[in-house]
Amino acid sequence: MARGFVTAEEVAKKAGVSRSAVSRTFTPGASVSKAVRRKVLKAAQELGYRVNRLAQGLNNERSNLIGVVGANLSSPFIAKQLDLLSIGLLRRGLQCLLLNAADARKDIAPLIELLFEFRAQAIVVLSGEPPASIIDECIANGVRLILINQRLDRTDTNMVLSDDSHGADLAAMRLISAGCRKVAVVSSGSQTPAQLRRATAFTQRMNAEGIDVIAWSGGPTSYDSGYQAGMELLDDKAIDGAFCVTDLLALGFMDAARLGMGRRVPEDLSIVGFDDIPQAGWKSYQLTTIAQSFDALTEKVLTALDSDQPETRLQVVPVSMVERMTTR
Amino acid sequence: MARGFVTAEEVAKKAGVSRSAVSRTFTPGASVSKAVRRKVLKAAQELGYRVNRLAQGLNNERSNLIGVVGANLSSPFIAKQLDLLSIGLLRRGLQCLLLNAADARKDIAPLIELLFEFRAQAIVVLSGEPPASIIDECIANGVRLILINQRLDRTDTNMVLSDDSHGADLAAMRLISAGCRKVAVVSSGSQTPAQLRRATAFTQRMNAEGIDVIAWSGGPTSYDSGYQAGMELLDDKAIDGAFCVTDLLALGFMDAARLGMGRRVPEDLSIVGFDDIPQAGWKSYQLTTIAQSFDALTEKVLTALDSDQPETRLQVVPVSMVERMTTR
DNA sequence: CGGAAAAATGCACACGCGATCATTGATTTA
DNA sequence: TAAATCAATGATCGCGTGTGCATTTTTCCG
Repeated sequence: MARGFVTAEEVAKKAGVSRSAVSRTFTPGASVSKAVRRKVLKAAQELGYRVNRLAQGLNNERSNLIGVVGANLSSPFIAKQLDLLSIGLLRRGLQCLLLNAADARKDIAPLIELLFEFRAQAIVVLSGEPPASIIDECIANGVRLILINQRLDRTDTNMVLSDDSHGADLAAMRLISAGCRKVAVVSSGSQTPAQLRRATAFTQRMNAEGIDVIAWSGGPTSYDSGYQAGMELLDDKAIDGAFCVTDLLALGFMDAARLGMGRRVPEDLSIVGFDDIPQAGWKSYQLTTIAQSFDALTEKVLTALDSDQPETRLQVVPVSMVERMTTR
Repeated sequence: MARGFVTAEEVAKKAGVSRSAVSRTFTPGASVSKAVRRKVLKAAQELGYRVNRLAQGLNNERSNLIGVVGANLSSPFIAKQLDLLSIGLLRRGLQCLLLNAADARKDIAPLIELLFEFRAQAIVVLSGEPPASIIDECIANGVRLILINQRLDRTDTNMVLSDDSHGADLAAMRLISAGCRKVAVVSSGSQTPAQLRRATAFTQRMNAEGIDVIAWSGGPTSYDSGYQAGMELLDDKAIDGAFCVTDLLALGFMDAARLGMGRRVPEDLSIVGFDDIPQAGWKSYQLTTIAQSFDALTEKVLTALDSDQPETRLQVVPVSMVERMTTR
């Protein structure tokens, strides 16, 4: 048993045929006789032969590799997205090359360069905005680029995003119908475009209704940041409603309200989140929130990967309100 | 601007040198004059040249690809592991080929076959037990295999696992010191080896102390399963302590106890979990639990990848008790 | 049975790169 | 100055595979 992998050459020798026959045996639609095919398969089986997909992709110009770039992989929202995406890719016979952008929070350019070197067919960006130069390079090299929850002012990139402004609108309406008079909007310090859209849309709507909005932002997008926001906002100000642009923030905020500051939810304070992560439905929270459809998002991403000539560059996935127990 | 990627040949032509010079420019330690290097880099820059790492790995016999196989990627525990692992791999210049085993829950063999085809240097299995035949094939082909939280009776595989039995011991001791007389052990229906070890070690210890243990198991490893366990166990039986082999189960169980069945925690009922996922520390839960060190686990995995001749095949990472508010 | 069409098969090339080898030119040493 | 050492360079080969092309074998039909 030689070190390393078995090559088609060795299989051919063992089966007593040419190397071409081996190649054809493993190429669907190629012309091989039953007899040869059987011999080849037998030899391959015994030797433990496996096609080298690197060499295959070399002249195919199809690596079957899809680059996935994202940070915060352990946050429920991103994790769920990655979970669904990786399943979908596998089903389509595509491989998922995962790059964690944790180290390069703001500058994901070098990561995408790396994906170029691996000749990724397409690149999906879960978070972090790629510089314009990178986008240009993707187009020049024929690499499809798909951005999730990122709205750029370009027509040459695929973007799949939830309807943030409508979601924020729904949240605003709900807080108004709950009778809130003094509300806060909470976002993280890392102002991602999605968070910004939600916050501004919410504020605009509230202002249009003649209600002032106190904005708070700080820290990473985490439970702790939400908790901190709650402790600070509820300390002196008489807030009776809050829209947290992320469920993770909302849950922290809620705990600060109930356990830290002794407020009753929803009697004293109504809270609305965004995302509908699994934890939002847990019995201790029962958070009213704006649900993104993870399945729909993933579906759009996958179809954008599939279609050779995507008609629609910008795909907006509708959101819906999930009414639970944190709004009066 | 031609379709597809730029090759070293084109760069050489543009720079007016041989292709060898281009190759050498991008090969550390090769012998190139400053002048040529400058010319090549300039041409490469203008053309947007990038080394093709597929072709590179073809004669290198080093693909730099590490296969990662796992299911339940959106569960907090696995997600955290994947997060740390992908960061560590990237830092070492290794690529992470992610395969979601959700579809092939029990049979991950075809996934590993796929990784063979991509000539993965090593394979990390986050969950799911690979068949013995696959392990043999890994060894035959020189592919390192690393199993996390999986103890197999083989000396030719790398295994990194938390000290489950000691953790279960700690849990048992704590429940005893809390004065529990009638305890339950809760695990999921998908009896993973790690869960089994925890449950049996716990039961043994309790029995040794003369305390009976009611075992419950069912459903996937999720919050909902824990909730269901709580509702069923607390309905008629007078349980005053519970060890849930996973934090996710523990949190569901806790909500069932407090909100579903009106028990006070820890006054009426003490609960201990396992893993120390982020949610366990949230203010609404404050779960006492056995902490696995994610960092230590990942560190061991990465060193197992690095070392060319790993001395230790079986690495056990110590666990520790995190005392919060759910034990009297 | 004979000829034509179809299927099967082997050869050789291409994919993009690293590495080896021989050659050339520059630099140092005796 | 001549000889010797060394850095730099280009041509060539090999990595493992798919595929076009020419050739051989089989099948089909009259």
